[in-house]
Amino acid sequence: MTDTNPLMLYNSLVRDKQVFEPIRPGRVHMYVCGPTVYSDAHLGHGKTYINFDTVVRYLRYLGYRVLYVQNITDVGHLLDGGEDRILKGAAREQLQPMELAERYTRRYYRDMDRLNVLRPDIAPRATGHVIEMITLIQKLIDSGHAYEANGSVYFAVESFPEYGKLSGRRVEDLQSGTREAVRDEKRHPADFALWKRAEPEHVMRWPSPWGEGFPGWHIECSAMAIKYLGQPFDIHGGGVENKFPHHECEIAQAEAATGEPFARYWMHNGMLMIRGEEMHKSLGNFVTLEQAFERWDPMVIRLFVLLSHYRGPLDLTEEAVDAAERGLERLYNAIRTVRRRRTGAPEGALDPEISALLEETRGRFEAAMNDDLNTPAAIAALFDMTREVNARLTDDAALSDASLEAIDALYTRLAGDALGLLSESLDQDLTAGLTADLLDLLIATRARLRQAKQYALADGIRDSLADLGVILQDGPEGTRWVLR
RNA sequence: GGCGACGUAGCCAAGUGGUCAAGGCAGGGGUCUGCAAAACCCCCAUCGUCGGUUCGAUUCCGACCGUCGCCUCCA
Repeated sequence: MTDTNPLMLYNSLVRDKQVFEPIRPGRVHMYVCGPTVYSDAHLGHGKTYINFDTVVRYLRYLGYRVLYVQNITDVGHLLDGGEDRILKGAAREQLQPMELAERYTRRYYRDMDRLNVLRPDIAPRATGHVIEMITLIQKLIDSGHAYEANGSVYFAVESFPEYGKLSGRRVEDLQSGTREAVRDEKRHPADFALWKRAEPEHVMRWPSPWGEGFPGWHIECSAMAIKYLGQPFDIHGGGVENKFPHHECEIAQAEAATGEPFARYWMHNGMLMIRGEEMHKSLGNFVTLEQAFERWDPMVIRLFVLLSHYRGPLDLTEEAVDAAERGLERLYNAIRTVRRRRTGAPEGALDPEISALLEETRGRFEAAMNDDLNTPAAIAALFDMTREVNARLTDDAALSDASLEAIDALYTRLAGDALGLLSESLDQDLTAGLTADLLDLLIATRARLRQAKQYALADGIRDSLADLGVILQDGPEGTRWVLR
Protein backbone atom coordinates (compact mmCIF):
# COMPACT_ATOMS: atom_id res chain seq x y z
CA MET A 1 0.00 0.00 0.00
CA THR A 2 1.03 3.58 -0.32
CA ASP A 3 1.59 6.56 1.88
CA THR A 4 -0.56 9.00 -0.09
CA ASN A 5 -4.23 9.80 0.18
CA PRO A 6 -6.54 6.78 0.22
CA LEU A 7 -8.18 5.42 -2.90
CA MET A 8 -11.46 7.19 -3.56
CA LEU A 9 -14.00 5.77 -5.99
CA TYR A 10 -17.12 7.37 -7.33
CA ASN A 11 -19.97 5.14 -6.30
CA SER A 12 -23.03 5.47 -8.52
CA LEU A 13 -25.12 4.09 -5.70
CA VAL A 14 -24.50 7.13 -3.49
CA ARG A 15 -23.65 9.55 -6.31
CA ASP A 16 -20.43 10.60 -4.66
CA LYS A 17 -16.82 9.64 -4.18
CA GLN A 18 -16.14 7.34 -1.26
CA VAL A 19 -13.04 5.94 0.35
CA PHE A 20 -12.66 2.45 -1.01
CA GLU A 21 -12.76 -0.18 1.69
CA PRO A 22 -12.89 -3.78 0.56
CA ILE A 23 -15.00 -6.29 2.42
CA ARG A 24 -12.05 -8.61 2.96
CA PRO A 25 -8.80 -6.85 3.84
CA GLY A 26 -6.37 -6.85 0.95
CA ARG A 27 -8.78 -8.52 -1.44
CA VAL A 28 -11.17 -7.17 -4.02
CA HIS A 29 -13.99 -9.05 -5.68
CA MET A 30 -15.06 -7.32 -8.84
CA TYR A 31 -17.58 -7.98 -11.58
CA VAL A 32 -17.99 -6.26 -14.93
CA CYS A 33 -20.72 -6.97 -17.45
CA GLY A 34 -19.08 -8.65 -20.42
CA PRO A 35 -19.97 -8.55 -24.08
CA THR A 36 -22.78 -10.25 -25.91
CA VAL A 37 -20.82 -12.24 -28.44
CA TYR A 38 -22.86 -11.91 -31.60
CA SER A 39 -20.56 -9.67 -33.64
CA ASP A 40 -17.14 -8.06 -33.55
CA ALA A 41 -16.15 -5.85 -30.66
CA HIS A 42 -16.16 -2.16 -31.51
CA LEU A 43 -14.47 0.97 -30.17
CA GLY A 44 -17.12 1.30 -27.48
CA HIS A 45 -16.17 -2.08 -26.09
CA GLY A 46 -12.59 -0.92 -26.27
CA LYS A 47 -13.24 2.07 -24.04
CA THR A 48 -15.29 0.15 -21.52
CA TYR A 49 -12.91 -2.72 -21.03
CA ILE A 50 -9.83 -0.50 -21.07
CA ASN A 51 -11.48 1.60 -18.37
CA PHE A 52 -12.19 -1.34 -16.11
CA ASP A 53 -8.93 -3.07 -16.92
CA THR A 54 -7.26 0.03 -15.57
CA VAL A 55 -9.28 -0.26 -12.37
CA VAL A 56 -8.12 -3.85 -11.96
CA ARG A 57 -4.53 -2.99 -12.80
CA TYR A 58 -4.43 -0.12 -10.36
CA LEU A 59 -5.98 -2.12 -7.54
CA ARG A 60 -3.28 -4.73 -8.11
CA TYR A 61 -0.67 -1.99 -8.27
CA LEU A 62 -1.83 -0.95 -4.81
CA GLY A 63 -1.27 -4.47 -3.60
CA TYR A 64 -4.79 -5.83 -3.58
CA ARG A 65 -5.43 -9.38 -4.61
CA VAL A 66 -8.20 -8.93 -7.17
CA LEU A 67 -10.66 -11.57 -8.29
CA TYR A 68 -12.02 -10.22 -11.55
CA VAL A 69 -15.10 -11.81 -13.10
CA GLN A 70 -16.38 -10.74 -16.47
CA ASN A 71 -19.09 -12.79 -18.08
CA ILE A 72 -19.74 -13.77 -21.66
CA THR A 73 -23.37 -13.30 -22.65
CA ASP A 74 -24.28 -16.01 -25.13
CA VAL A 75 -28.01 -16.18 -24.64
CA GLY A 76 -30.95 -14.08 -23.58
CA HIS A 77 -29.85 -10.63 -24.71
CA LEU A 78 -32.72 -9.64 -26.95
CA LEU A 79 -33.12 -7.04 -29.65
CA ASP A 80 -35.99 -4.56 -29.72
CA GLY A 81 -38.09 -6.94 -31.72
CA GLY A 82 -37.64 -9.67 -29.14
CA GLU A 83 -35.16 -11.57 -31.22
CA ASP A 84 -32.17 -13.08 -29.46
CA ARG A 85 -28.96 -11.41 -30.62
CA ILE A 86 -27.11 -14.69 -30.70
CA LEU A 87 -29.78 -16.39 -32.77
CA LYS A 88 -29.93 -13.53 -35.19
CA GLY A 89 -26.17 -13.60 -35.62
CA ALA A 90 -26.23 -17.35 -36.10
CA ALA A 91 -28.82 -17.04 -38.82
CA ARG A 92 -26.83 -14.28 -40.47
CA GLU A 93 -23.67 -16.35 -40.58
CA GLN A 94 -25.32 -19.74 -41.01
CA LEU A 95 -23.81 -21.13 -37.86
CA GLN A 96 -25.11 -22.91 -34.83
CA PRO A 97 -25.62 -20.45 -31.98
CA MET A 98 -22.72 -21.87 -30.02
CA GLU A 99 -20.45 -21.76 -33.05
CA LEU A 100 -21.24 -18.10 -33.37
CA ALA A 101 -20.69 -17.42 -29.70
CA GLU A 102 -17.39 -19.28 -29.79
CA ARG A 103 -16.20 -17.41 -32.85
CA TYR A 104 -16.92 -13.98 -31.42
CA THR A 105 -15.69 -14.85 -27.97
CA ARG A 106 -12.32 -15.71 -29.45
CA ARG A 107 -12.27 -12.57 -31.55
CA TYR A 108 -13.23 -10.52 -28.54
CA TYR A 109 -10.28 -11.78 -26.53
CA ARG A 110 -7.99 -11.36 -29.50
CA ASP A 111 -8.92 -7.68 -29.67
CA MET A 112 -8.70 -7.22 -25.91
CA ASP A 113 -5.29 -8.89 -25.83
CA ARG A 114 -4.04 -6.37 -28.34
CA LEU A 115 -5.34 -3.54 -26.18
CA ASN A 116 -3.42 -4.98 -23.26
CA VAL A 117 -6.68 -5.65 -21.45
CA LEU A 118 -5.92 -8.39 -18.97
CA ARG A 119 -8.21 -11.36 -19.21
CA PRO A 120 -10.66 -11.81 -16.36
CA ASP A 121 -9.81 -14.43 -13.77
CA ILE A 122 -13.15 -16.07 -14.41
CA ALA A 123 -15.14 -15.64 -17.62
CA PRO A 124 -18.40 -17.46 -17.02
CA ARG A 125 -20.75 -18.03 -19.92
CA ALA A 126 -24.43 -17.53 -19.42
CA THR A 127 -25.34 -20.80 -21.10
CA GLY A 128 -23.18 -22.65 -18.61
CA HIS A 129 -25.09 -21.25 -15.66
CA VAL A 130 -28.72 -21.83 -16.46
CA ILE A 131 -29.09 -24.06 -13.44
CA GLU A 132 -27.87 -21.31 -11.14
CA MET A 133 -30.29 -18.92 -12.79
CA ILE A 134 -33.23 -21.28 -12.40
CA THR A 135 -32.34 -21.74 -8.76
CA LEU A 136 -32.23 -18.00 -8.22
CA ILE A 137 -35.52 -17.49 -10.04
CA GLN A 138 -37.18 -20.19 -7.96
CA LYS A 139 -35.95 -18.45 -4.84
CA LEU A 140 -37.57 -15.24 -6.02
CA ILE A 141 -40.85 -16.99 -6.71
CA ASP A 142 -40.79 -18.67 -3.31
CA SER A 143 -40.18 -15.37 -1.57
CA GLY A 144 -42.97 -13.63 -3.43
CA HIS A 145 -40.79 -11.39 -5.59
CA ALA A 146 -41.56 -13.14 -8.87
CA TYR A 147 -44.44 -14.90 -10.53
CA GLU A 148 -44.96 -17.28 -13.41
CA ALA A 149 -47.28 -16.50 -16.31
CA ASN A 150 -47.74 -18.71 -19.35
CA GLY A 151 -44.35 -20.35 -18.96
CA SER A 152 -42.50 -17.06 -18.43
CA VAL A 153 -41.43 -15.67 -15.08
CA TYR A 154 -41.42 -11.99 -14.19
CA PHE A 155 -39.92 -10.02 -11.37
CA ALA A 156 -42.55 -8.03 -9.47
CA VAL A 157 -40.99 -4.59 -9.10
CA GLU A 158 -43.62 -3.53 -6.58
CA SER A 159 -42.42 -6.25 -4.23
CA PHE A 160 -39.04 -4.57 -3.95
CA PRO A 161 -39.42 -1.02 -2.63
CA GLU A 162 -35.81 -0.18 -3.33
CA TYR A 163 -36.23 -0.76 -7.06
CA GLY A 164 -34.86 2.38 -8.69
CA LYS A 165 -32.28 3.24 -6.06
CA LEU A 166 -29.37 3.00 -8.47
CA SER A 167 -30.84 4.87 -11.41
CA GLY A 168 -32.91 7.31 -9.39
CA ARG A 169 -36.16 6.31 -11.00
CA ARG A 170 -39.47 5.65 -9.41
CA VAL A 171 -41.61 2.79 -10.55
CA GLU A 172 -44.55 5.14 -11.07
CA ASP A 173 -42.57 7.19 -13.59
CA LEU A 174 -41.53 4.31 -15.73
CA GLN A 175 -43.13 4.13 -19.09
CA SER A 176 -43.96 0.78 -20.41
CA GLY A 177 -41.89 -0.04 -23.43
CA THR A 178 -43.03 -3.57 -23.39
CA ARG A 179 -44.26 -5.20 -26.51
CA GLU A 180 -47.98 -5.73 -26.80
CA ALA A 181 -47.71 -9.50 -26.81
CA VAL A 182 -46.37 -9.82 -23.32
CA ARG A 183 -47.95 -6.79 -21.72
CA ASP A 184 -50.96 -8.79 -20.60
CA GLU A 185 -48.80 -11.29 -18.77
CA LYS A 186 -47.29 -8.71 -16.49
CA ARG A 187 -48.89 -7.54 -13.30
CA HIS A 188 -47.09 -4.22 -13.55
CA PRO A 189 -45.75 -2.67 -16.76
CA ALA A 190 -42.29 -2.27 -15.25
CA ASP A 191 -41.99 -5.94 -14.29
CA PHE A 192 -39.15 -7.55 -16.18
CA ALA A 193 -38.58 -11.07 -17.43
CA LEU A 194 -36.45 -13.53 -15.47
CA TRP A 195 -37.33 -16.47 -17.68
CA LYS A 196 -38.96 -16.56 -21.05
CA ARG A 197 -41.09 -19.23 -22.56
CA ALA A 198 -39.48 -20.58 -25.75
CA GLU A 199 -41.64 -20.52 -28.83
CA PRO A 200 -41.48 -23.75 -30.86
CA GLU A 201 -39.01 -22.31 -33.37
CA HIS A 202 -36.66 -20.97 -30.69
CA VAL A 203 -33.51 -23.09 -30.79
CA MET A 204 -31.81 -22.06 -27.55
CA ARG A 205 -33.98 -23.65 -24.86
CA TRP A 206 -33.63 -25.33 -21.53
CA PRO A 207 -36.06 -27.30 -19.41
CA SER A 208 -37.24 -25.54 -16.28
CA PRO A 209 -39.94 -25.86 -13.64
CA TRP A 210 -42.01 -23.55 -15.85
CA GLY A 211 -41.53 -25.41 -19.10
CA GLU A 212 -38.95 -25.02 -21.86
CA GLY A 213 -37.49 -21.59 -22.13
CA PHE A 214 -34.44 -19.39 -21.77
CA PRO A 215 -33.16 -16.95 -19.16
CA GLY A 216 -33.59 -13.20 -19.22
CA TRP A 217 -30.53 -11.06 -19.69
CA HIS A 218 -30.52 -9.45 -16.26
CA ILE A 219 -30.68 -12.65 -14.24
CA GLU A 220 -27.49 -13.91 -15.88
CA CYS A 221 -25.25 -11.36 -14.29
CA SER A 222 -26.82 -11.69 -10.85
CA ALA A 223 -26.45 -15.45 -10.84
CA MET A 224 -22.89 -15.52 -12.11
CA ALA A 225 -21.66 -12.68 -9.93
CA ILE A 226 -23.08 -14.29 -6.79
CA LYS A 227 -21.72 -17.70 -7.70
CA TYR A 228 -18.12 -16.61 -8.10
CA LEU A 229 -17.83 -13.52 -5.93
CA GLY A 230 -20.26 -14.17 -3.12
CA GLN A 231 -22.75 -11.66 -1.81
CA PRO A 232 -22.09 -8.94 -1.09
CA PHE A 233 -18.99 -8.34 -3.17
CA ASP A 234 -16.93 -5.21 -3.66
CA ILE A 235 -17.18 -3.62 -7.09
CA HIS A 236 -19.65 -3.96 -9.94
CA GLY A 237 -18.78 -2.15 -13.13
CA GLY A 238 -20.36 -1.56 -16.49
CA GLY A 239 -21.31 1.01 -19.08
CA VAL A 240 -23.52 3.87 -17.95
CA GLU A 241 -26.03 2.95 -20.60
CA ASN A 242 -26.68 -0.22 -18.65
CA LYS A 243 -27.41 1.51 -15.39
CA PHE A 244 -31.05 1.21 -16.19
CA PRO A 245 -32.56 -1.22 -16.55
CA HIS A 246 -29.83 -3.84 -16.50
CA HIS A 247 -27.96 -2.98 -13.33
CA GLU A 248 -31.07 -1.85 -11.53
CA CYS A 249 -32.57 -5.26 -12.23
CA GLU A 250 -29.44 -7.08 -11.13
CA ILE A 251 -29.69 -5.38 -7.77
CA ALA A 252 -33.37 -6.12 -7.40
CA GLN A 253 -32.94 -9.81 -8.20
CA ALA A 254 -29.97 -10.40 -6.00
CA GLU A 255 -31.11 -8.39 -3.01
CA ALA A 256 -34.72 -9.54 -3.11
CA ALA A 257 -33.65 -13.17 -3.28
CA THR A 258 -31.26 -13.10 -0.36
CA GLY A 259 -32.00 -9.99 1.66
CA GLU A 260 -28.29 -9.20 1.44
CA PRO A 261 -26.74 -6.21 -0.34
CA PHE A 262 -25.42 -7.08 -3.79
CA ALA A 263 -22.38 -4.93 -4.69
CA ARG A 264 -20.89 -2.23 -2.48
CA TYR A 265 -19.46 0.04 -5.17
CA TRP A 266 -21.05 0.58 -8.55
CA MET A 267 -18.77 2.05 -11.18
CA HIS A 268 -20.09 3.32 -14.51
CA ASN A 269 -17.98 4.49 -17.39
CA GLY A 270 -19.04 7.04 -19.99
CA MET A 271 -19.75 6.24 -23.57
CA LEU A 272 -17.58 6.63 -26.60
CA MET A 273 -18.84 8.95 -29.30
CA ILE A 274 -17.75 9.25 -32.89
CA ARG A 275 -17.43 12.86 -34.00
CA GLY A 276 -20.04 13.99 -31.54
CA GLU A 277 -22.53 11.24 -32.13
CA GLU A 278 -23.23 7.99 -30.44
CA MET A 279 -21.71 5.14 -32.35
CA HIS A 280 -24.51 3.24 -33.92
CA LYS A 281 -24.89 0.93 -36.82
CA SER A 282 -27.79 2.96 -38.13
CA LEU A 283 -25.65 6.12 -38.17
CA GLY A 284 -23.03 4.43 -40.29
CA ASN A 285 -20.26 5.41 -37.88
CA PHE A 286 -19.76 1.97 -36.43
CA VAL A 287 -16.07 1.12 -36.10
CA THR A 288 -14.89 -2.30 -34.98
CA LEU A 289 -11.64 -2.60 -33.10
CA GLU A 290 -10.23 -4.65 -35.93
CA GLN A 291 -10.87 -1.76 -38.29
CA ALA A 292 -9.44 0.76 -35.88
CA PHE A 293 -6.25 -1.29 -35.53
CA GLU A 294 -5.65 -0.95 -39.25
CA ARG A 295 -5.29 2.77 -38.70
CA TRP A 296 -3.76 2.98 -35.24
CA ASP A 297 -1.61 0.86 -33.00
CA PRO A 298 -3.76 -0.61 -30.20
CA MET A 299 -1.65 1.21 -27.65
CA VAL A 300 -2.57 4.48 -29.33
CA ILE A 301 -6.23 3.65 -28.80
CA ARG A 302 -5.50 2.76 -25.21
CA LEU A 303 -3.68 6.01 -24.53
CA PHE A 304 -6.43 7.96 -26.25
CA VAL A 305 -8.99 6.35 -23.95
CA LEU A 306 -6.96 6.96 -20.81
CA LEU A 307 -6.38 10.58 -21.77
CA SER A 308 -9.95 11.28 -20.69
CA HIS A 309 -11.63 10.42 -17.42
CA TYR A 310 -13.43 7.08 -17.42
CA ARG A 311 -16.72 8.53 -16.20
CA GLY A 312 -17.01 11.10 -18.94
CA PRO A 313 -18.04 10.61 -22.51
CA LEU A 314 -15.19 10.38 -24.99
CA ASP A 315 -15.54 11.88 -28.43
CA LEU A 316 -13.37 10.18 -30.98
CA THR A 317 -12.10 12.15 -33.95
CA GLU A 318 -9.21 11.17 -36.16
CA GLU A 319 -7.42 14.35 -35.21
CA ALA A 320 -7.66 13.55 -31.51
CA VAL A 321 -6.41 9.99 -31.89
CA ASP A 322 -3.57 11.17 -34.09
CA ALA A 323 -2.59 13.54 -31.32
CA ALA A 324 -2.54 10.64 -28.89
CA GLU A 325 -0.36 8.76 -31.34
CA ARG A 326 2.22 11.52 -31.28
CA GLY A 327 2.07 11.63 -27.51
CA LEU A 328 2.62 7.90 -27.22
CA GLU A 329 5.58 8.17 -29.54
CA ARG A 330 7.06 10.83 -27.28
CA LEU A 331 6.66 8.58 -24.25
CA TYR A 332 8.06 5.56 -26.06
CA ASN A 333 11.03 7.48 -27.41
CA ALA A 334 12.05 8.44 -23.92
CA ILE A 335 11.68 4.91 -22.57
CA ARG A 336 13.57 3.42 -25.49
CA THR A 337 16.39 5.87 -25.05
CA VAL A 338 16.63 5.14 -21.34
CA ARG A 339 16.81 1.44 -22.02
CA ARG A 340 19.43 1.81 -24.73
CA ARG A 341 21.57 4.04 -22.59
CA ARG A 342 21.83 1.33 -19.98
CA THR A 343 24.23 -0.48 -22.23
CA GLY A 344 27.57 0.99 -21.43
CA ALA A 345 26.26 3.35 -18.78
CA PRO A 346 28.75 4.28 -16.07
CA GLU A 347 28.51 2.54 -12.74
CA GLY A 348 27.48 4.64 -9.82
CA ALA A 349 24.82 5.33 -7.29
CA LEU A 350 21.35 6.59 -7.99
CA ASP A 351 21.48 10.34 -8.61
CA PRO A 352 19.67 12.09 -5.74
CA GLU A 353 17.97 14.48 -8.15
CA ILE A 354 16.72 11.60 -10.25
CA SER A 355 15.55 9.88 -7.12
CA ALA A 356 13.62 13.00 -6.09
CA LEU A 357 12.11 13.33 -9.54
CA LEU A 358 10.94 9.75 -9.52
CA GLU A 359 9.47 10.06 -6.06
CA GLU A 360 7.62 13.22 -7.00
CA THR A 361 6.27 11.57 -10.12
CA ARG A 362 5.16 8.50 -8.24
CA GLY A 363 3.44 10.67 -5.66
CA ARG A 364 1.59 12.73 -8.24
CA PHE A 365 0.66 9.63 -10.17
CA GLU A 366 -0.80 7.88 -7.17
CA ALA A 367 -2.56 10.98 -5.90
CA ALA A 368 -4.26 11.32 -9.28
CA MET A 369 -5.16 7.66 -9.54
CA ASN A 370 -6.39 7.55 -5.97
CA ASP A 371 -8.79 10.34 -6.85
CA ASP A 372 -11.26 8.10 -8.65
CA LEU A 373 -8.78 6.92 -11.26
CA ASN A 374 -7.89 10.30 -12.72
CA THR A 375 -5.81 8.85 -15.54
CA PRO A 376 -5.43 12.15 -17.45
CA ALA A 377 -3.77 13.76 -14.45
CA ALA A 378 -1.68 10.64 -13.83
CA ILE A 379 -0.50 10.69 -17.43
CA ALA A 380 0.30 14.38 -17.14
CA ALA A 381 2.69 13.45 -14.33
CA LEU A 382 4.33 10.93 -16.64
CA PHE A 383 4.77 13.52 -19.36
CA ASP A 384 6.27 16.00 -16.94
CA MET A 385 8.69 13.34 -15.82
CA THR A 386 9.46 12.57 -19.44
CA ARG A 387 10.45 16.16 -20.11
CA GLU A 388 12.85 16.07 -17.18
CA VAL A 389 14.26 12.73 -18.20
CA ASN A 390 14.77 13.88 -21.77
CA ALA A 391 16.56 16.97 -20.55
CA ARG A 392 18.96 14.79 -18.56
CA LEU A 393 19.49 12.48 -21.47
CA THR A 394 20.40 15.37 -23.74
CA ASP A 395 22.41 17.50 -21.35
CA ASP A 396 24.84 15.25 -19.60
CA ALA A 397 25.35 11.80 -20.98
CA ALA A 398 26.57 10.62 -17.64
CA LEU A 399 23.48 9.21 -15.99
CA SER A 400 24.57 6.23 -13.97
CA ASP A 401 23.23 2.78 -14.67
CA ALA A 402 21.50 2.87 -11.30
CA SER A 403 19.70 6.07 -12.28
CA LEU A 404 18.69 4.71 -15.68
CA GLU A 405 17.52 1.50 -14.09
CA ALA A 406 15.38 3.40 -11.60
CA ILE A 407 13.81 5.50 -14.36
CA ASP A 408 13.12 2.42 -16.43
CA ALA A 409 11.63 0.68 -13.43
CA LEU A 410 9.23 3.52 -12.70
CA TYR A 411 8.07 3.72 -16.30
CA THR A 412 7.49 0.00 -16.26
CA ARG A 413 5.55 0.17 -13.04
CA LEU A 414 3.39 3.22 -13.78
CA ALA A 415 2.96 3.31 -17.54
CA GLY A 416 3.31 -0.45 -17.92
CA ASP A 417 1.82 -2.27 -14.96
CA ALA A 418 -0.71 0.28 -13.76
CA LEU A 419 -1.87 1.81 -17.05
CA GLY A 420 -1.10 -1.05 -19.42
CA LEU A 421 0.42 1.30 -21.97
CA LEU A 422 3.63 -0.57 -22.66
CA SER A 423 3.44 -3.50 -25.00
CA GLU A 424 5.54 -5.17 -27.64
CA SER A 425 4.93 -2.03 -29.68
CA LEU A 426 7.58 -0.45 -27.54
CA ASP A 427 10.13 -3.09 -28.36
CA GLN A 428 9.33 -3.41 -32.00
CA ASP A 429 12.61 -1.88 -33.06
CA LEU A 430 14.47 -4.48 -31.05
CA THR A 431 13.12 -7.34 -33.13
CA ALA A 432 14.41 -9.24 -36.10
CA GLY A 433 18.14 -9.72 -35.79
CA LEU A 434 18.78 -10.02 -39.50
CA THR A 435 16.82 -6.89 -40.26
CA ALA A 436 18.75 -5.04 -37.60
CA ASP A 437 22.07 -6.23 -39.00
CA LEU A 438 21.15 -5.11 -42.48
CA LEU A 439 20.08 -1.75 -41.14
CA ASP A 440 23.37 -1.36 -39.31
CA LEU A 441 25.13 -2.06 -42.59
CA LEU A 442 23.15 0.67 -44.31
CA ILE A 443 23.75 3.07 -41.46
CA ALA A 444 27.48 2.42 -41.58
CA THR A 445 27.52 3.01 -45.31
CA ARG A 446 25.60 6.22 -44.89
CA ALA A 447 28.03 7.32 -42.18
CA ARG A 448 30.90 7.00 -44.65
CA LEU A 449 29.01 8.99 -47.23
CA ARG A 450 28.40 11.70 -44.66
CA GLN A 451 32.06 11.77 -43.72
CA ALA A 452 32.80 12.25 -47.38
CA LYS A 453 30.13 14.97 -47.41
CA GLN A 454 28.13 13.01 -49.93
CA TYR A 455 25.00 14.36 -48.35
CA ALA A 456 22.72 13.80 -51.30
CA LEU A 457 23.44 10.07 -51.28
CA ALA A 458 23.24 9.91 -47.50
CA ASP A 459 19.89 11.66 -47.46
CA GLY A 460 18.70 9.39 -50.23
CA ILE A 461 19.28 6.38 -48.02
CA ARG A 462 17.49 8.08 -45.15
CA ASP A 463 14.54 9.00 -47.34
CA SER A 464 14.27 5.53 -48.80
CA LEU A 465 14.31 3.96 -45.37
CA ALA A 466 11.69 6.45 -44.23
CA ASP A 467 9.48 5.26 -47.05
CA LEU A 468 9.89 1.76 -45.66
CA GLY A 469 8.93 2.97 -42.20
CA VAL A 470 12.39 3.21 -40.67
CA ILE A 471 13.35 6.59 -39.25
CA LEU A 472 17.03 7.42 -38.83
CA GLN A 473 18.07 9.79 -36.10
CA ASP A 474 21.60 11.23 -36.06
CA GLY A 475 22.93 12.02 -32.62
CA PRO A 476 26.26 12.65 -30.90
CA GLU A 477 26.63 8.93 -30.24
CA GLY A 478 25.91 7.90 -33.79
CA THR A 479 22.79 7.05 -35.74
CA ARG A 480 19.80 5.24 -34.29
CA TRP A 481 16.81 3.86 -36.06
CA VAL A 482 13.21 3.50 -34.97
CA LEU A 483 10.16 2.11 -36.68
CA ARG A 484 7.24 4.30 -37.45
C1' G B 1 -42.57 14.50 -20.67
C1' G B 2 -39.38 12.01 -16.47
C1' C B 3 -34.21 10.96 -14.63
C1' G B 4 -29.07 12.24 -15.34
C1' A B 5 -24.36 14.17 -17.42
C1' C B 6 -21.73 17.85 -19.73
C1' G B 7 -20.32 22.88 -22.08
C1' U B 8 -12.31 25.03 -20.13
C1' A B 9 -7.25 27.52 -25.63
C1' G B 10 -7.11 25.74 -33.20
C1' C B 11 -8.09 20.13 -31.60
C1' C B 12 -8.32 16.64 -27.26
C1' A B 13 -8.60 17.07 -22.03
C1' A B 14 -7.58 17.61 -16.23
C1' G B 15 -8.56 20.96 -12.33
C1' U B 16 -9.33 24.74 -8.25
C1' G B 17 -13.49 29.81 -3.99
C1' G B 18 -8.33 33.82 -3.69
C1' U B 19 -0.29 34.01 -6.94
C1' C B 20 -6.93 34.49 -13.17
C1' A B 21 -6.17 27.45 -14.84
C1' A B 22 -2.30 20.45 -15.60
C1' G B 23 -0.89 17.55 -19.70
C1' G B 24 -0.94 15.99 -25.00
C1' C B 25 -1.41 17.50 -30.22
C1' A B 26 -1.14 21.56 -33.60
C1' G B 27 1.09 26.60 -34.27
C1' G B 28 5.08 30.65 -33.57
C1' G B 29 10.28 31.82 -31.90
C1' G B 30 15.06 29.80 -30.29
C1' U B 31 19.14 25.85 -29.10
C1' C B 32 21.29 21.46 -31.21
C1' U B 33 22.19 19.25 -36.41
C1' G B 34 25.83 19.33 -42.85
C1' C B 35 20.37 19.24 -43.51
C1' A B 36 16.69 16.64 -41.04
C1' A B 37 14.60 13.75 -37.09
C1' A B 38 14.48 13.36 -31.91
C1' A B 39 15.15 16.39 -27.65
C1' C B 40 15.34 20.87 -24.66
C1' C B 41 13.99 26.33 -23.73
C1' C B 42 10.35 30.44 -24.59
C1' C B 43 5.33 32.07 -26.42
C1' C B 44 -0.05 30.85 -27.25
C1' A B 45 -7.11 30.37 -22.58
C1' U B 46 -9.98 35.01 -18.32
C1' C B 47 -12.95 28.77 -18.11
C1' G B 48 -21.28 28.59 -22.70
C1' U B 49 -24.74 33.21 -21.56
C1' C B 50 -27.18 36.16 -17.83
C1' G B 51 -28.11 36.93 -12.80
C1' G B 52 -27.18 35.83 -7.42
C1' U B 53 -24.16 34.45 -2.83
C1' U B 54 -19.14 36.22 -1.33
C1' C B 55 -14.13 40.83 0.35
C1' G B 56 -13.27 37.64 -4.04
C1' A B 57 -15.98 32.47 -8.58
C1' U B 58 -13.97 29.44 -13.89
C1' U B 59 -14.81 26.67 -9.31
C1' C B 60 -21.25 27.56 -4.96
C1' C B 61 -26.74 28.68 -6.24
C1' G B 62 -30.61 29.95 -10.04
C1' A B 63 -32.31 30.81 -14.94
C1' C B 64 -31.37 30.43 -19.98
C1' C B 65 -28.91 28.55 -24.44
C1' G B 66 -26.41 24.32 -26.43
C1' U B 67 -24.67 19.12 -26.62
C1' C B 68 -25.27 14.17 -24.97
C1' G B 69 -27.04 9.69 -22.33
C1' C B 70 -31.01 6.67 -20.15
C1' C B 71 -36.35 5.89 -19.96
C1' U B 72 -37.27 2.18 -26.19
C1' C B 73 -33.37 -4.61 -22.84
C1' C B 74 -26.31 -0.91 -27.35
C1' A B 75 -20.01 -1.44 -23.85
